[in-house]
Amino acid sequence: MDISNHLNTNNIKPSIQRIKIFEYLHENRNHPTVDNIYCDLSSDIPTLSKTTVYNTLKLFVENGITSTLTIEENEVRYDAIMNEHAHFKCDACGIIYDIEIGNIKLNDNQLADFKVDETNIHLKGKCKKCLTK
Amino acid sequence: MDISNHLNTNNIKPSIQRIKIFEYLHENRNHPTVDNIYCDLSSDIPTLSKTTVYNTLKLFVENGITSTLTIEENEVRYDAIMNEHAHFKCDACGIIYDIEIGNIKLNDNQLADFKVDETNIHLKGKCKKCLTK
DNA sequence: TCTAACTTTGTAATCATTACAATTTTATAA
DNA sequence: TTATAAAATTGTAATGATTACAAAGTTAGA
Repeated sequence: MDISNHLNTNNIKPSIQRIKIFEYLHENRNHPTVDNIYCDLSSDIPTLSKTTVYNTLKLFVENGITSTLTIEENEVRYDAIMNEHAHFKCDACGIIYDIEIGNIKLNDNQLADFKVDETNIHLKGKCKKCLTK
Repeated sequence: MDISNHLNTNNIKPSIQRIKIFEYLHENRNHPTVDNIYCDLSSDIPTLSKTTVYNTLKLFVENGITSTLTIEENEVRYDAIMNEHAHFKCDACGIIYDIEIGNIKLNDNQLADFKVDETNIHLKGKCKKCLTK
């Protein structure tokens, strides 16, 4: 994937910071927090500022190449996978899994009155690995 | 509804503060924030502390008579309706609607591996009122 | 090369939430 | 009723994520 090009086509000038942050999101599919991103990239870009991480992620979200998810209150996570999918968080191990939901139907007649632009689904429970322990 | 009794049956001793806060949640189905609750009840209970609101809501959630919803990051809202339902937030007017979802099926085969305890669904878009403006 | 626009950075401010200790209230037993 | 212990409430201070902002650095075009 040519990240520089991907940013350009989405009206984002590709700086080193922006490229590295997007690259990180693209490679680390574990829904990192701002702090995860900042800490992990600091060794790579020693001058990196946390403000830049915030600014950059905000820019990515505004331009539609990143989405946010809030499963636990007061911890926002970021995701560069933009096709619609649900998330499952295991209460035991804390891992957040992506769940494909090709055929979800919320065909309640109430919804006829609404224009739905965004659907967020997150589940909680126990994952297989933790259940068999 | 006998709130005092409802609290008792859920192992919560009914103090004045707890009764008023639950009553508020029960009457105001607009998914209030801590601040909403605190401000609106302050005239009623002049000595009320915001810490008490936090403590009380935490207690309610732990004892299963209130649930939380986080649609916008960094604003937690509370809901005393405990049957499973989705939420729809209108981007234009900000109102959060309850959506009944009796027959939701997330029957993706991936989910076979998980034990789902909690399902959170929130939608965003425009409501009918705002669409017709 | 010069200049203007844009980015990044660090610090300070903000705001929701939590910790904690002191005070008040409630429940129980003498 | 009174004394006492446990529980609840309160206010203030601390925490931690996020944002505001101004200064410094970088980029692109004339």
